[in-house]
Amino acid sequence: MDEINRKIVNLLQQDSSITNQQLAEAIGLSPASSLERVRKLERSGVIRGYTALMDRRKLGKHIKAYIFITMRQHNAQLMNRFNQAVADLPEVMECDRLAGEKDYLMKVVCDNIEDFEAFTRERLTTIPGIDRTSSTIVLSTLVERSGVEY
Amino acid sequence: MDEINRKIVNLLQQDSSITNQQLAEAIGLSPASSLERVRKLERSGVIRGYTALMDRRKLGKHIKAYIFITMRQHNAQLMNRFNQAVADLPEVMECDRLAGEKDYLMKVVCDNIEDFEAFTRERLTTIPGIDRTSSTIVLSTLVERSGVEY
DNA sequence: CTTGAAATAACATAGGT
DNA sequence: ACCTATGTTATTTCAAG
Repeated sequence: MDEINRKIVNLLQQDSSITNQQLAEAIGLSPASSLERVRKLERSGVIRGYTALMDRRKLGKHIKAYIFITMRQHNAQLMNRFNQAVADLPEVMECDRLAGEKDYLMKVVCDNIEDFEAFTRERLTTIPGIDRTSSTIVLSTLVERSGVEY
Repeated sequence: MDEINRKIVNLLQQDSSITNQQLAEAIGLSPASSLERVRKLERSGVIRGYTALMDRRKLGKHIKAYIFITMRQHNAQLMNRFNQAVADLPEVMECDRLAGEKDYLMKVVCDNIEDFEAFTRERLTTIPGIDRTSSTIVLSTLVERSGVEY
């Protein structure tokens, strides 16, 4: 991972639709070498994939919220079941296990507040092992970056 | 936004590196029509852009954390300054204004715990108007989705 | 890593249903 | 809106240095 790969990573995070020729010019290498480096980054798993970023509001997803989750117990079986159940909820964009009092934090996106309420009541809090949840609605987003600076 | 556009949105979120021919086949249209729909989604802002997803650990970013922020006062000037300051912090991946007791929640990524400590002490809590912050380190990630289901 | 060449494939556009 | 057809451009692979 030298300076040229850093540039590749940053440029492809900014805009992965650039042509290999543009990328090659930007990093100061030939198109052949540029492509070889990109392929190597893909094969090594540094680049996990390519995605199109959508405007969630234009897709009708007007509610973004964070939900803290505390488990009743912390045994492996309940945690595994929870893990599985959360992976099957399409509203969950992100779910992290935390170091601290609360066990998990998840970021959720829904069409509207009614759907959000139905989601938490019918599909989230029905997962076995959950003690309590605490939801916070997002009012506005100041920063939303697609990639890390490298 | 018909059923075909839904498919396009979902497919491009899954993998934006597919060729237009593959996309056309998957949605059941000719390559020309497929491309025209994609361009229209781009122009209308439904598709905000294209990005490469990176493995943050392989880029040396080992710490992910959430930080709650409470402001001393809630006047417009302080909020604007905060907004500007946060946008200039590359460690901040996401920052949302919340409805509730805490004012903001930000997701941060750093190389290691020392950098995280330095970040909070030297560059975050020095922003004017912040009353207090509360950090939670992420232990592991259960779900991390790049796009919404549509 | 570079250049250059050749094969393949994608893109953009035009004209027609 | 969609399709087919066409010229242009980009990508990919390979060889040689």
